[in-house]
Amino acid sequence: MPTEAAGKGRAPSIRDVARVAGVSHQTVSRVLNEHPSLRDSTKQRVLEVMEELQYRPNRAARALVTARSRTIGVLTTRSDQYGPASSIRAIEEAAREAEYLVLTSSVTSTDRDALREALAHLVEQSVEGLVIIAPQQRVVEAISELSVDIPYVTMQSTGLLDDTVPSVDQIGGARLATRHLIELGHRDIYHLAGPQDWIEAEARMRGFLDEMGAQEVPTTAPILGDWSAEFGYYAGREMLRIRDFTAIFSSNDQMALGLIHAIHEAGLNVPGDVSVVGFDDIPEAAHFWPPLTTVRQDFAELGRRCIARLLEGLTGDSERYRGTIAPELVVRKSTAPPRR
Amino acid sequence: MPTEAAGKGRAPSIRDVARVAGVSHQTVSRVLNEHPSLRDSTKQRVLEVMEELQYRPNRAARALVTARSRTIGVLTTRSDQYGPASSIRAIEEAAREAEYLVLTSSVTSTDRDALREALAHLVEQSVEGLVIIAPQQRVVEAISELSVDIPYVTMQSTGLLDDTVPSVDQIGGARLATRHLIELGHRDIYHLAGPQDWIEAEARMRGFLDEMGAQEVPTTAPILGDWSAEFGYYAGREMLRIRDFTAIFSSNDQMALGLIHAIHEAGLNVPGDVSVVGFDDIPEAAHFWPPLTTVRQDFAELGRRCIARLLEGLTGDSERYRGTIAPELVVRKSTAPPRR
DNA sequence: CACCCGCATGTGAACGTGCACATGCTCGAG
DNA sequence: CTCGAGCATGTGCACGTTCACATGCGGGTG
Repeated sequence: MPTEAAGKGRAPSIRDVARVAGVSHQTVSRVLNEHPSLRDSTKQRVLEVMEELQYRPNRAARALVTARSRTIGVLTTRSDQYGPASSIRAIEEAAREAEYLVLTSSVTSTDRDALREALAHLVEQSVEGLVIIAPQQRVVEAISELSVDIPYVTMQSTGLLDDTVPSVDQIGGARLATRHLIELGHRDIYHLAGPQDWIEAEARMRGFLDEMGAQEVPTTAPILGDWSAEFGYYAGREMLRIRDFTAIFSSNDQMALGLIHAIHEAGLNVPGDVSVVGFDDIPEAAHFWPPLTTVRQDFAELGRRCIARLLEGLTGDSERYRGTIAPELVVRKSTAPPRR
Repeated sequence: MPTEAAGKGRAPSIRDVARVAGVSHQTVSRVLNEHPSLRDSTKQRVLEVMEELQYRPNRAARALVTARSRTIGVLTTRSDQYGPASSIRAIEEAAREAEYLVLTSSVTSTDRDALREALAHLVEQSVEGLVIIAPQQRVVEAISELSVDIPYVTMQSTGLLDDTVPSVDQIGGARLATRHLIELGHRDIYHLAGPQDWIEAEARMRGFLDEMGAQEVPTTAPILGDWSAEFGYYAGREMLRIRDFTAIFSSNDQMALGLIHAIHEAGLNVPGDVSVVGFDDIPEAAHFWPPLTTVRQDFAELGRRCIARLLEGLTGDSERYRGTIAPELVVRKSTAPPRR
């Protein structure tokens, strides 16, 4: 005499469902995978039994037999900052919609070993694809070093190399910011750039230099920062010892905040004495003092597109998200014509 | 005649390793699980073959047979903000160390349905434990509603309910901030609180009220905010229409930033006319203008302890992280004695 | 020398799912 | 009436790992 529902601690499987519904386990599997040739009544019955038994498909078993993990890895540094964090959130959402899982691996330092280790960790979880939010150059090196052959998408692209890769037009955004300063009448403009192995930082610097060149404004070498407000502050203090400029374009909002701090501390006024433009438009930027003129980029959209792009490559669909995402100049109170 | 290494596209399995090493698959498994009774020479040989074949254990197969996913879920709102984001990072790190995976599910809105859905998503991935960074009350409701029986740890606890749960002493921190203002001579102090269903927010409000009561300073009802700088700004504008206060204690740094913005905009001075204290000590706080006096809490440590606590429950070990994490008052320039 | 114990290793069966193939049934064309 | 096509479903195995149990072997004890 067979006991009804065995339930020996394990969760119900498709076989349990099949037994109760009076069908074969394969039929249950077909219901799960939405196989076309299934009688409606059968399908309904199976679904009811699933509900009744509180059946949940076993991801591990499925991954085992299909040899696909349906998991995407995100390799990130600075995941505690607004940009990366909001991209990650969007990535998660988009992935969930496509029934993919997201595994993030954050790394504190960006040295080669740390990146390699984080990457190895993701690879060991057999992720099917990779999104990189980190100094691209080094990570790409690490990928080839580990000789893993996983499709990846990087989040810091210029929008130049390959227009099939989703990207914000960083160069264009930087030119927007720079042009804004020039149009206000500034001629002595500094650029506080990000770390040079971030493609993002390089693109913004390039945009700055391009625009300065196009408008025939002479410029000095950009200062290389590390994205932090702390750095912006100390860089600002140094710069103010000479003070041969009337405006600064900072590669992100945090460094701009540090700059403004240094300027205020020196008894100067923003934008009266020095105009400052940032990049990113973090939610706080509107409430800096003065509210920051900056370039807004849509991190969430970027995250969504990255996933779309990655999944497209994974599944072979060719529904492309072409073209770059246009950033937008948000003029607030930290910029004004130079006093003179 | 058996072909040497089959390699039909699939990654090598323990059986492949076993064949090459001339042992049984079980012996390979024992190497993986560090079984005590293994001859050293055997172990070495197996390890060499693993290296040679680039063998990677298959997580899915393991999860299938052990019925354990070794995965922890994090349910979070506002994952793009500094506090949650840095906790998540620490959680990931700690989990990785314990060979656990972290799945985060961020949710934009905090209504019941969204939380329920995000929770269901995590449950479907068969997470073994849960860390909650969200309005606790509602999530707990959702958990019982879904009748899932998963151990969980919440990140916003007061440190009062149960001292086995890791937590920052929010009440103590709030009292520190409040006492600082009182000691400076302020008597008309407002509190801008967080959303009331965040235990964190409630605890800080409680700390504020407790301290005010203990020092016999009369107080008015706190204002309930939503954590955002935007809210702080508009709340500030409203408050300044009456202006019957000389200091404000904000429940987080972002709202404090908005407040300062409103105060500056009204032509007033911080801390000259109004002193402001924040909470969290986000990295930007030191570079606000004026640099913000705030209460620092160690989000990373909190994340680590949460995982320790969760794993302890999962594995039955009893190595406890007792006691609360003490927050620290960081006095900068946004507070001063009242002008009078 | 017979016995048993413990170490090092092997054997076979699960785990829950999907795939390839097989089966029976219905329906319409010739 | 026969036959093949296609639909709805079933059967058995494979995926990579661990678990329970079996096996052989060396050595200490009586």
